[in-house]
Amino acid sequence: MGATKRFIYNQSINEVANIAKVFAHPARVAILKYISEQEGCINNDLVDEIGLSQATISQHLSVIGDAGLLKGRFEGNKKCYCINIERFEEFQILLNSFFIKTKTNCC
Amino acid sequence: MGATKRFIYNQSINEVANIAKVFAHPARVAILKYISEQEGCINNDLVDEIGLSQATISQHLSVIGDAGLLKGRFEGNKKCYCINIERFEEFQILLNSFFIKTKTNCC
DNA sequence: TCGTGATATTGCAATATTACGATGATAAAT
DNA sequence: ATTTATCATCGTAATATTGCAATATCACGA
Repeated sequence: MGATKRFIYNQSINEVANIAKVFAHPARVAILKYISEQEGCINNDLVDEIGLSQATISQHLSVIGDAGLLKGRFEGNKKCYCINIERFEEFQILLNSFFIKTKTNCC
Repeated sequence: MGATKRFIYNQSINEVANIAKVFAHPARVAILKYISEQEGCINNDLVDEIGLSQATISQHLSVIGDAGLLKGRFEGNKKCYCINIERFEEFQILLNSFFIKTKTNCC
């Protein structure tokens, strides 16, 4: 026991849960917000800005990145992040359609 | 270490994360979906329907309920659940405005 | 009252997540 | 060449979440 039994749910349910999981930690919400507010490139100002260690920020960034929400490229030794808007909108639409459908069917 | 440092984030960021957390487990997504599809009252068909133990379903229901998303009342010994649409819409709006704001500010 | 069915709670084991220091890799600057 | 800055990864400790069996509670019917 202890592990989520993903296999008992259908794909669309797991999809909603996986999307939500990205936003289910305040550090990741803060990171996305901060990146979205910057002009062009940002590097690890995030560490100062948010107040977690560099390793921890990097970990959260990779969770967000694994979900496909980031475009990152190196400029010299600095990494520049940008939100992958197409994917981000996909997330928005998927979540929102879950909300709409649930609301519509409801008693 | 190991615990989320909620206190370093502002209220609106924690709010988004807390909302997302409710939907961040497929069982809870499945429960909400199922409840929304039923006419009027449901009882623990959820156990058969989803395939987790009664204890586990009950736990997930209380997570959803603590977030204010359920209206539940007993009819005899059976509990009837209904989604609290007002709260549910609040969630939808809060999440969606995070998406919109992030998208708008983005590079 | 007793038994039964429905739900909630408790206690615990398994697993996942969060956080950080240390280390490694790479690129610029000295 | 050496140092410095930036970022990723590894190892590990602390904490949280998930899931279930066992138990408790409560409502109903016999």
